[in-house]
Amino acid sequence: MATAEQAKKTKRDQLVDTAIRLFGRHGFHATGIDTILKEASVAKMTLYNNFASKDELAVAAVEEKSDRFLSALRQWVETRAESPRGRLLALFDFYGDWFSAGNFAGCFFINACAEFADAGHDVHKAAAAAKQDTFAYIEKLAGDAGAANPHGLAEQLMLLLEGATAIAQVSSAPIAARRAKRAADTLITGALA
Amino acid sequence: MATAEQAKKTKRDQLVDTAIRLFGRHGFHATGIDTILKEASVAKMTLYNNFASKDELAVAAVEEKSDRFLSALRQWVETRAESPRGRLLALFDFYGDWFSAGNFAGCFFINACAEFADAGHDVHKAAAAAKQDTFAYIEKLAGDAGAANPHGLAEQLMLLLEGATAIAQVSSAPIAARRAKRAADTLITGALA
DNA sequence: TTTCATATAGACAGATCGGTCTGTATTTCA
DNA sequence: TGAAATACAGACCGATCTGTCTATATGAAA
Repeated sequence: MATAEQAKKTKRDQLVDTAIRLFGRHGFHATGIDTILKEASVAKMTLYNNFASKDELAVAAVEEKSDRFLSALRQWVETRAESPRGRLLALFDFYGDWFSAGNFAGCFFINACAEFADAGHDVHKAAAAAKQDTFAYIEKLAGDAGAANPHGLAEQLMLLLEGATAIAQVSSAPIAARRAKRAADTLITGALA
Repeated sequence: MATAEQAKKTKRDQLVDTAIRLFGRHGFHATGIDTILKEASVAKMTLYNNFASKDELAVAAVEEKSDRFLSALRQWVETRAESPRGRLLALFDFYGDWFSAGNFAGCFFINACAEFADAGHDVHKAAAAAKQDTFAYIEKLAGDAGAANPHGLAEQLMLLLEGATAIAQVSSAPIAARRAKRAADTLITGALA
């Protein structure tokens, strides 16, 4: 057991953990297999015993990241806000917190689709599925809040959240989350009227 | 002169044209120098006589793309709408048209920032400058429309435009532009009240 | 203790990368 | 026409890429 944080984790887990971190920080094509192996303290053959290729590791990283992101989002929202409307607004606080983290480098899933532009590529599809999961959660919150059209409200809030993420990434402006939250407040009011 | 479309274009222009196309479609790291040279019908030494490195070509591509994008956006908006409010809404039609083009692969500038995550990198900075130019134009339109706070309204509209771009890219959903336009209508009404 | 799956380090292959260099051909313009 | 700048094709360099292979070591279960 090399380090405490690797306790109880399989080699596969170590690879996916490291892949999420490095792919997220530097991109997919810019991150070589050897770098991942070194940082994960895993031998090359162990990687290829668990995954058929680098791309397959990338798919696993996207899927795992999706689970973690949604899980963190739910936990944040459901522990910080009680009212349905408050929970919709809490989404934006979660994003603001994320943007302000030192290692923020844009949305993992958007970036994945940028590097794997072909919509038929497995990585792209996994990223699209991740977005769909987030959308479904927001739609549920919108329904809880009593929106006449939960789907439509969720779409509008997604637009703001995605836009804030892009602006925060390009312009190093975490404040985008607050601006989005204000716009969301207006839209939510309209949708619940 | 090899082809008609290359008429009057310098070798440098041909390189930048091709770089915009290939970087935009496949990404920066996934596009090799040799591919660009082949498609541009330019020799390797000619590239390195015009640019110090591949990164410098990428910067030039981002800058040129920025000029073209903003120019196309202005032309669209100013020929399709007369009223200031109509022009703000026409922004979303331009984006919708762009999303529906066969070669849409997300925002060139967002993608550039994804691959060059370091905010201090020249490519990242050029992409951020491009976004700033677009923002300034929207802010001007917002002012023309009589918004009490043109900066604030422009920020809200940018959030929607960026969000629509991200959603269109990930989910292959050009319809996102229409959803964004509806949300924009609500926000514009609020901002002009 | 023997066995068997798993993990190790690292050499290796074949391809591709960005970038340099040479020598020749073409274009431009005085 | 002649000189200077520009562009050419493509060999070449060292580095890096993904992926394969070998041979050894470890650890758990029988």
